[in-house]
Amino acid sequence: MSRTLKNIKHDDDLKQIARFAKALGHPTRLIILKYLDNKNCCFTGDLVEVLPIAQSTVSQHLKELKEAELIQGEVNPPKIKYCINQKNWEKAKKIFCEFFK
Amino acid sequence: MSRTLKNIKHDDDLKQIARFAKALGHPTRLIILKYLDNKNCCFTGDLVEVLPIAQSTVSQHLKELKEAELIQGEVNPPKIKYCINQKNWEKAKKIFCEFFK
DNA sequence: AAATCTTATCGTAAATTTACGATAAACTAT
DNA sequence: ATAGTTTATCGTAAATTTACGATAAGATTT
Repeated sequence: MSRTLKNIKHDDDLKQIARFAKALGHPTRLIILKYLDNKNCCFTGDLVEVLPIAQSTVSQHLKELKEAELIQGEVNPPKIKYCINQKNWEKAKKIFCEFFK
Repeated sequence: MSRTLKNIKHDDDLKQIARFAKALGHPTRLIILKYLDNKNCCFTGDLVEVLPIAQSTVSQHLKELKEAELIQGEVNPPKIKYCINQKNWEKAKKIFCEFFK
């Protein structure tokens, strides 16, 4: 594959898009993001009440969204308050729109 | 989870977004889509030349993009000409922009 | 100190994904 | 007919994902 400096930068972009897209690639995670977007913030338990899956599975999906940096968790013992990571949310929006041109 | 008619429709949307996002969730597939977008159309062999992975793996990625209906293949023996599925490409664009609001 | 609450993590199983080489299928050219 | 070209599919292995129940960790309340 051709490897100009331009292409390498482009590759990095594509990797970032793929990383975001992968995180968005499960219905449950989209529901979580929509929920967070509506309610602004919520606790894990709020999602567990609303989703038809086990608590541990919800926690796992939250972890993936956190690792993709699309959400962030703030410790508020014994609860953890999750919110959308606005900075990266905007970045995702931008990067996707750009990708689709 | 609450299940009004509205929510069920919404769920379908989310499933469709997840389906598209999953297909976009690998750098190689993004490169393929970008390539197709630039060149309009191409043969499998063109991609194999350009990508640092085996022919069978390229074919597998093409299959996934085809199954997500983001591309389509037209037999042109013994080659197969791939193009972006414009209808669904537009749908993806729309659906993603809507999701990000 | 003990019980309770909330959520992450562990262990595990099943399914899916990613990658490869080898082979088959389908058509063209010699 | 034979050889060559192109690309899908098969078989397989390793890694990752998805889901669950059980348990641990961390803090509060009793």
